[in-house]
Amino acid sequence: MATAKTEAFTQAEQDLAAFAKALAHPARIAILKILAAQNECICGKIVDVLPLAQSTVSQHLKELKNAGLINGTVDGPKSCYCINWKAFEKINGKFSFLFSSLKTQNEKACC
Amino acid sequence: MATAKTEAFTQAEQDLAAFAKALAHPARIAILKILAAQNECICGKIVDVLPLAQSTVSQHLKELKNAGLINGTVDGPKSCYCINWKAFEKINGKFSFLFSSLKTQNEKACC
DNA sequence: TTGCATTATCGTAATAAAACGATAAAACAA
DNA sequence: TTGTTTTATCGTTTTATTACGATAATGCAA
Repeated sequence: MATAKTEAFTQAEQDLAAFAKALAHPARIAILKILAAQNECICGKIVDVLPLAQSTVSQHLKELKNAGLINGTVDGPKSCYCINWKAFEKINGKFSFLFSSLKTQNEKACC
Repeated sequence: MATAKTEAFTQAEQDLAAFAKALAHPARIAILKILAAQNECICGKIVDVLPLAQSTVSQHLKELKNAGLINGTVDGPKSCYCINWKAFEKINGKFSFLFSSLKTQNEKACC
């Protein structure tokens, strides 16, 4: 089978993996940077900056939204996106926790 | 086409995406935890803990190794793995930098 | 040498992801 | 009303990922 055996792992492991998956494409990281570089929501203009088709960008935005990393609202014929800071902080905390928990071990490089 | 247009993005974005991809599966996060929880390299025993076939675990280990997150050496009939702390730190730093650079913006939630 | 234990690799199958074009929907302008 | 702009969705194709069993390779034990 090809379906990931997610059910066999802890919820924390699944959450981290899902978050990592949302970041696992340079286009989505670029989108987050673009959104963060603005003080306000961005309505349009995202497609113009990226070297991807409009439908592809829309797809990436949808994935970021599904992962909870960004918010999106409809503003007339346009759509506005901005970073969901609250969710981002929460999930960033989990990440930092993983790193720190890994790091607290003695860093013996034995191979 | 289905190939990711990685060449269209910055090296930093690609690096982060590649790192995120390595973490984008609960099994690989679980493996990192297992490795970090030990003081020494782990020779064997990884397969026993995970609910996956031996070949699948070997595949995940290979991906972590390719991403530079772990080291692996052959020890007789067994293989020994441990976390590559140096690479991990470096890449973790990049991640933290992304987070902090995102966070330095004012966190206006406008949508 | 022969067998055993361990791990990597190969082959294969099923699902997911990435990308695009075409089309639909929605709100505004003329 | 009709057209324009903007974005989402659908359908499709290509590639990547996940998973497993089977097999190969490796070094040790008997």
